Amino acid sequence: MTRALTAKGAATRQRIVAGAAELVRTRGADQVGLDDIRAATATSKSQLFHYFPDGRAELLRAVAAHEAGEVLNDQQPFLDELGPAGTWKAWRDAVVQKYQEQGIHCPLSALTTQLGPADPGIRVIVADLLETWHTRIADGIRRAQGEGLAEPSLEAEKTASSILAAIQGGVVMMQATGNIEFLKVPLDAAIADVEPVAGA
Amino acid sequence: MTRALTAKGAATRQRIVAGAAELVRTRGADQVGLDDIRAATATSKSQLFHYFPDGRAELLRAVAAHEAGEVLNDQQPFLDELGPAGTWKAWRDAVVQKYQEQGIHCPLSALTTQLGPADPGIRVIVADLLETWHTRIADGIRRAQGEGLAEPSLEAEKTASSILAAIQGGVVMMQATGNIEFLKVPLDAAIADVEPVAGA
DNA sequence: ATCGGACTGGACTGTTGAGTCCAGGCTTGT
DNA sequence: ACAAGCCTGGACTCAACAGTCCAGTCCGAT
Repeated sequence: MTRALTAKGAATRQRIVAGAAELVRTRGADQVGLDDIRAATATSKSQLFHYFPDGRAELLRAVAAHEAGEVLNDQQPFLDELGPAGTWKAWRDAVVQKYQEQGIHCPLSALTTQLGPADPGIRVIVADLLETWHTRIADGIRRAQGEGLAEPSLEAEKTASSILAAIQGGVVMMQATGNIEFLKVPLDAAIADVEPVAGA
Repeated sequence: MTRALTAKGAATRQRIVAGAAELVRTRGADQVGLDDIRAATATSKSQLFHYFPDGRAELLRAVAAHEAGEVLNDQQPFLDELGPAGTWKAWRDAVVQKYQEQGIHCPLSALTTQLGPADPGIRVIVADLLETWHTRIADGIRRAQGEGLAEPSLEAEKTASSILAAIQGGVVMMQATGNIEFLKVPLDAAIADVEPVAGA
């Protein structure tokens, strides 16, 4: 990374990334040009290239990293608690509500499918996110097992994969159909083994 | 649609769509220009606009429709059989193998996430596909119930949603991580209620 | 055979958008 | 105070690419 970054510079850089992320989220990566970002963040072309010498590609990688961080940040409090009865339901509700608010706009699928294939760097960021996310869920499952709230025979890693896939798949289907049930139903089914509370 | 289409014309049009679909699948929609399609299909600019007067957008809609048809075509034989013991496993294996071969390239997620947000016409195509797919799976679940191979209390529609979400989510995660286990495991878990055979 | 219309080739236009450049303003350490 | 160098503005270049245009060729019906 570039060293020598004053407080002002860091703030500007941050403003650019946040603004660009917002645009990418709502419009899709290929619908966002440097001029759009420039306008939305009250910056100039030279600033964009000052902070991201490799241009658009580097900026989008920063956006991906930013969005990946946000995904975990949003869920952090819930993920840490996962285990005891009720915590899974609370987390589920938070996830559902989040995507309901965002509507069509998913920071991840936008980046994965749009830029992932073309940019290995972004794929790595997404893969890291998924791995971390997966680990947190698996940890929660083990805690549930420790408290006798889930079958000891349950394989934490595999169950975590199912839960995570239910979310990813549910979001994809929700984006295409506009129906949030396609997220709720699979997610409820996936967590049924650790939180036997059906949500209608 | 354009009327008056001779056999030759129809063949050319078909060649364009198939060639464009191939490119979109492998490179991603935003990485495919009309000139690429022109070169790959041995056609000229004027032919593209002759068959798709609305240009790139119309051509991509045709590609989306084509790909959606392919997804169902590939699975048609398996979907029709779903119900009896062993049919779910066979279908699962076909799906897994298909995506293993395709690797990163999923015709659907490419179109949904890349073009869906910008083009409502494409979202409709994808939504229709998902609905049809969902219905076929639900039908299979009801047949399994009819033969006493699945719990009568199982809600076919909801279970079908879970299975479909497992596929969609599994594919997304596989694309990001390159690990096909993220498709196999959730899908096996999702069909466990109708085909209690674990695949490792 | 010949006329209308489907079909094709390829040059041309106009725009969009990434990346460059340089001149000047502002911060920071000494 | 005063350099060194971080920071900013905005005009400029250049390539890529969607879409246009027209001069044709080929096919089918009469």
